[in-house]
Amino acid sequence: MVRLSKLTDYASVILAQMAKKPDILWSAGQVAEESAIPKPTCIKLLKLLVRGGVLTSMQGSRGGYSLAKSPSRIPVKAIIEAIEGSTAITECGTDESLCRLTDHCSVMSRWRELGDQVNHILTKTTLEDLISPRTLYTRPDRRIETLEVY
Amino acid sequence: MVRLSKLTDYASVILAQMAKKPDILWSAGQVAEESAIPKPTCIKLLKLLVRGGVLTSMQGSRGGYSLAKSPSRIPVKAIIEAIEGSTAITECGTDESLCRLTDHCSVMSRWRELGDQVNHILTKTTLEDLISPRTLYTRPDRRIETLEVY
DNA sequence: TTGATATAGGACCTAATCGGTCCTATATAA
DNA sequence: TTATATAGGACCGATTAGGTCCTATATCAA
Repeated sequence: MVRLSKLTDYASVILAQMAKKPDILWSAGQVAEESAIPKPTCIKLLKLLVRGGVLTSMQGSRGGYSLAKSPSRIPVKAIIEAIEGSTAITECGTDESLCRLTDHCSVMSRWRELGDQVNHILTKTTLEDLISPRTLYTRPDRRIETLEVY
Repeated sequence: MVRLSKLTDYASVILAQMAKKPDILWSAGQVAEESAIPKPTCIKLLKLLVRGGVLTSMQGSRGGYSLAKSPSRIPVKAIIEAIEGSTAITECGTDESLCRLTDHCSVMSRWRELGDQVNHILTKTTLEDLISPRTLYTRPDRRIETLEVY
């Protein structure tokens, strides 16, 4: 928990690379070469990112990939979910035998609230933040002032 | 990522159960019965929680387990780490070949900052919050007002 | 029209991790 | 001394992650 998979890490490197030249169409080979990530893995990641709406693609000769939106409009959450699937903190409901306990359910709803807080951070932070030379802490606009229900 | 393992989930149920009667020494069998978690798994979790400093134990006849501290002094982070190990967001350093890219390293430090923010939440939230009937959102003292470097 | 060059979408394999069980050693109290 | 409890492993099966490869399809250029 609270650990990025290696593939998500790779994906962020790829996206950071692509954000440098937002106007060109990147071929998978180009991306692989400049990011130093093995080409087959790179191809897989690019496909996942397209399916997740983070990238757009064009098939055929002279085809390639490019960012679907500007970096500031791509939340980190979208990147993680494109690669790893849902970021829900619990897989509640899989083991019904436990849910008979009122205790359990109370705990679960608290965990879910905690997950909401984490998701809040992952939604507020964007690809733009990831590639910025400034730290998240020094950006007043990125600080989370107060967490509310949302 | 950002998903509790089943075992951590179980552990929180166990701890919530034990917090109800903080003054008694719980045997593994007792805990298993009242939490509806299979005894062998329960025993494993109790041992991990002892090793993580969340519980204390007493061996021998009439031995058992009890909370090492009051619930308000047991951060959720301690529970998660006792069961799953470190909550560091990245396993940076395992693949040095990528770290030659300055880009990569910039991205990694941003991820780490993001991980810090998540850890901040996990440290602020305690077992007491998990077992409280009130939601995290309605507790002003639990709100995160501003995230700073720490 | 054809061929070269791309992505699309799978199947597939291996290695690591997770969830779960069991066994032996040790400590304590009656 | 014996019953009862935890300590600390080893161990295994199932799931997931990481990584590779193959075939189909779309596009452009000659």
